[in-house]
Formats: sequence, C-alpha cells, structure tokens
Amino acid sequence: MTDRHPALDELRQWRVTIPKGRMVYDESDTPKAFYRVESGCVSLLVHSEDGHRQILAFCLPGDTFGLDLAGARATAAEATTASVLTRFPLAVLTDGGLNARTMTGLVAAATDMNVSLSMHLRGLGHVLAEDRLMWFLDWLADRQSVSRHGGLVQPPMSRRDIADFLGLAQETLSRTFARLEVQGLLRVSDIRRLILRPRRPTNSDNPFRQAA
Amino acid sequence: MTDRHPALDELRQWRVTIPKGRMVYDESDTPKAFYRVESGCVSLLVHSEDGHRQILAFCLPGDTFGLDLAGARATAAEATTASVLTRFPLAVLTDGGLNARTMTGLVAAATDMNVSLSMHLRGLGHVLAEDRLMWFLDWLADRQSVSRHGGLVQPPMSRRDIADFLGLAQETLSRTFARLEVQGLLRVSDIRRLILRPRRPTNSDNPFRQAA
DNA sequence: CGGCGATTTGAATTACATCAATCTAGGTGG
DNA sequence: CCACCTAGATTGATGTAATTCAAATCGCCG
Repeated sequence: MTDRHPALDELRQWRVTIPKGRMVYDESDTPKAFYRVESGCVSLLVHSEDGHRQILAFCLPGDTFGLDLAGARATAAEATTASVLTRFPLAVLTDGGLNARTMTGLVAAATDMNVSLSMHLRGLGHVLAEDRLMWFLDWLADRQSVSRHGGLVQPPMSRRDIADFLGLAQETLSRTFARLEVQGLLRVSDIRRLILRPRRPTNSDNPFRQAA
Repeated sequence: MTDRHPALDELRQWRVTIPKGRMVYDESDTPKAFYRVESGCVSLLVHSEDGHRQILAFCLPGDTFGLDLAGARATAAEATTASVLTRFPLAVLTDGGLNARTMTGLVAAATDMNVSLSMHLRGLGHVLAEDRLMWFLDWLADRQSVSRHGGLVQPPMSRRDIADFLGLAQETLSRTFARLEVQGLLRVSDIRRLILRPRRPTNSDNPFRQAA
C-alpha cells in the first residue's frame, strides 16, 4: 500500500520530514520535484482571492503528488500533520535514461491522482451535507482499511480542513456531525476518533477498488 | 493547440467519429484505449445510484482523456456534440519499445487531466451560483480564445450539461443566466451564443495560463 | 493555570432545490 | 410548407437546508 508504484524506487530520491502546517510548495511555484507520502497527511489546496480556501485532495501514505509538468504549480501543498515524504526531483523526466518500467510508474502515479480528483468531484455531487460527509467518512474508512475493524476511523485533519474539502461552512459541518450521531450512523468517541456504524453489506467488497 | 503533445503522434492511432450522444466508453468498462479530441466536445461523467448525474470534465479539441491504468473505467465518456477523436490503444504502454519523448508525452497528457480536474474542483469552491457560472464562462472563453474577440462564447453543450457540471439544478442555472444578463455581465444572443462583458483588465494576461 | 485557536451552538437570513406549469425550438411527417 | 410533436429551457411558487453573524464552550500548548 505504501509502495503502490515500486518502479519509482529506482529514481533518485531522498526522505524529507515536514512539520505540521509547513508548505511543501506554494501555488505558482516552479515545480522542482514530486513526492510520495510515507507517513502523515498532505493536502493540496488553493486560496481564492476572496479568502476562500478549497482543499482539492488529501494525500495519505502511498499517495504520490506534485507530478506537475506545467511551468507553475496550480495548487499549494501543505502538511496537514507532521509528515515524512519521499522527494523525487522532476529533472529525471528531462534527463532521459529512464527505463520503460519507471516511466510507466510515472504515468500510473499521474493517473492515480486523476482517480483521486475524480472521486472528489463525484463526492461533491452529493447535494446534502449529510451525504457529503458520509461519503467522505466512507472514503477515509476505506483508506484506513477499517471496513472490518470495528469501524474506527481516525481523521488526521481538522474539522476546518474537512469543511474546506467538502465545500461546506465549518458550522454546517459541525452540525452535520451532530445530526449523523443522532441518527446513529456515527459515534464521535473523540474529535479524531470516529466509530462508523457498519455499512449494509451491499457491495461491501467493491471489485473496483480492489487493486486501486 | 490541437496538438499539445506532438510526441503522441508517434503512437499507433486512428481517427474515429462519434455522433452526438454516443458513449465512447462506459463506467466500469475495461480501458482499451485513450483518446484525443480533434473536434467537438466529450464529457466525462458519472451516474450515482440515485439517478444524479455529475459531469467531471468537458474535453475540448486538444484535450486527451481516457488514459486510465486501473482495471475499470471510473467514469463514462460521452460525446456532447458530434466529435472526431484520435484513438490510441493502451496496449502500447505494456508493449514497451516507446521512446522517452513519447513516454513524457503520456505523463504530460495525464497531468493535463489533473490540471483540468483541479480547475473544476476550484470552480466548485464558489458558493454562489452566479460565481460558479461566471467561472465556467470565463473558462470556456479562455478555451475558445475569445478574451479579445468581442467576448463571444459558444458553449457546445446544453444547459443541462452545464448544470450537471456545476452541480446546480437546471432551474437554478437558468435563473442564474437571467440574473447575470440583468446585471449586464452577459448577453444571451442565442442559446449557444453568449456575449461576455469584457473583464476588468486586472491580470487579463495571466502569466500562468500562457503556455497552458 | 492561563490564553488563544478550534469547535460548537444559537438565531436569523438567504440561496438553492423541488414540484409544477408554460414556453420555445428543432425535427418529423403529412 | 405548415402543423404537430417532443425534448430542452424557462418561469413561478414554495419549502428547506445551508450560510452568515454572533457568542459560548472546548481543548491544546505553553
């Protein structure tokens, strides 16, 4: 899981440790490297001129991000929690001398991000805040492989981050959490420890996310 | 513009013509090829079990789509207007024998889609329907290079498609068009011919979208 | 223990979705 | 060529869910 694209290991690389809140890169920076999350959580986000904050993706262990070929970053990347990353200089792409397997790994890393962004767009398709939040929690549960571990989910990010990810006001998110708890879909053991009620067995083992 | 990644031309390929409304591929299909739009418009979309339709991306001439490495398509692709596509079999990725330039082109095509999806997520960050619609129209104007051509924009897609792209009800979209026209931001010459009021010159020539 | 940011709660407002009906345009066939 | 038909688009009325502003509470860190 943490090494979804082992072909990348052949690239020049090194570990970097990012403290919570630190930016990995900023919007409009010139891309110099891409990264793989080893531990922690990094969010890709943009700031509108009107102060609005929108998180495009949460990158969890195993995810690759920052593989941008344009002249400037379209998003910023910020450590949501203290994180350890593997840094791959982008220069390898122009240097040449890469074997086919590695190049395929790069394409795979890029398309993985596509899948992630597509899922997000799909999640925002939900009109009701409750549906959006449940969708998010299901996603997180899948990523943390807690489908059958008693439903304990531990969001590594703040409520504000979740709100900015789901396109909701913080207050709305807070109220939605409360409403889901009343409905018995969820129990907030701690602000970062949630217990999901087991989902109905229908397509619990979805064939499409198996090899993801 | 239509040949943003000329390296791909070295791949095995052929032209296909898709009539309006025809699916290029469906959700959960096994990916066999990826495509470049030569003319027309293709939308990438998903259908929720509750009947909700969400368009993730409009692919216009020059855009590449369908470069999926997973075992199944995450989205469907449907011709919004009659379209001509170039079809590239995905087998080339496993066959090997690709030169570095072509592989880089593939990575570039994949990251282009990332940019497109990111822009969309950013657009959905707008809370007000008016802002979302203006963002969409600005995007379309950019893609049609009409910044300085008198502001004529010709959306190739229906109102329903725009609504499903922006996550709005069709009725809301219709009312929002009307409201923008009242405010003088827009004139609806014809349902598929809009005239945008020139934007304030502030960052009209944004350095970041120069080389797209 | 104190303080500041994060989160929650409350009240009022507003924008959007929904349901329903009307209107328009494009296409077909007589 | 025109009447008809249907899908797409608009308009209206109404309910509701989310935003906003404001204040209280919680919780972490020093």
